[in-house]
Amino acid sequence: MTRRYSDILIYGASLALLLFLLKWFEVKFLLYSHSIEVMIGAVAVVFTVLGIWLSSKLTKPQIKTVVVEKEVIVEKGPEFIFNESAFLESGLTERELEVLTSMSLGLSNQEIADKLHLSVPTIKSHASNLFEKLDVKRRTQAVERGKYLKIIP
Amino acid sequence: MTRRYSDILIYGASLALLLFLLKWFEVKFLLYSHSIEVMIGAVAVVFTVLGIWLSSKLTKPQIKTVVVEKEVIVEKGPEFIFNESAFLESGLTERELEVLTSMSLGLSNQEIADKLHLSVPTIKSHASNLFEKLDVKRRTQAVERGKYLKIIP
DNA sequence: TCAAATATCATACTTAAGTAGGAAATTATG
DNA sequence: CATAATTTCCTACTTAAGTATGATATTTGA
Repeated sequence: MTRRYSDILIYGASLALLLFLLKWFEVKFLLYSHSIEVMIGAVAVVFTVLGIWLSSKLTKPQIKTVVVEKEVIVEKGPEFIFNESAFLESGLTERELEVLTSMSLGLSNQEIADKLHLSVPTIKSHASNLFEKLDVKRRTQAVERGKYLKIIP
Repeated sequence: MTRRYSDILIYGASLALLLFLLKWFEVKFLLYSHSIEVMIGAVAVVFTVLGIWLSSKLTKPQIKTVVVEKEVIVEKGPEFIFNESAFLESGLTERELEVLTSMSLGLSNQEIADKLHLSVPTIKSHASNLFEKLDVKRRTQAVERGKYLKIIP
């Protein structure tokens, strides 16, 4: 904004200077040759250029590209969504899933038995069955598989 | 682009017309008053306005506000970011972390030993040490702990 | 209702996991 | 360079995990 005012001042000063020069030319040169047309033509050209220059200076700040970058960050939380179809496909029973879930918590067979009010052999039985259904050999693998299938958190 | 050329043509025509008019004024009016300064001033003003008009016409297509709405959807997936400080705090060694990582894959001690080209007793030794450091009793618990601490994927 | 699936528990066994204690080699680190 | 930490491996042992087989009760679906 301040530049615009300064430009106008420069333009005004240039105009004044040019008028002064023209006055001098008028007396010293033009009067002898009487070529007023040439004089007027020169003035026209000079002031056209000046006008273009002023205009460009005044309008330049308007020639700007406004780039609005809207960044929307969608946070895909690691929330657990039970995969019903994977559970059905696995062929696991509800009890087996309970045992598997307890296994994923790091519980021992004894602790799982206590938790579910069952005996250790029962847990072992469920464990063996679910291992075969998940096609794994160890409980750690079963937990990995269960998490991969999204049937346990 | 075509508009610019037509504008220049209009400007040229206007310039010719004005010069013609000026010539007429020069003979009919100016010679009597002898006010060449006024004449030149008028020409200056007219051509300045013309210059500004031309410039504005030429630059108008550039006065365009381009609003680019960039919608960046950053999917914050469940990607694993190793927690350096948690690893340091745990006091685990590099080897122990390797063993823990292999455990999380569901590998047995024998398989880990084969993978790392070590003996089973060595793996057991590392296992016992890392269990104590992580304050757990079983490998399944260790894996849980490791994932919680974000030192394994 | 009756067979099939599920769930429970048991015994006996094998294998893997984990503990304890020690020893030797390697690698950092002051 | 010497000490501490790490890594490696061992033997011997205990405990937990997992397998196999079978029995009994319950539930479920045709």
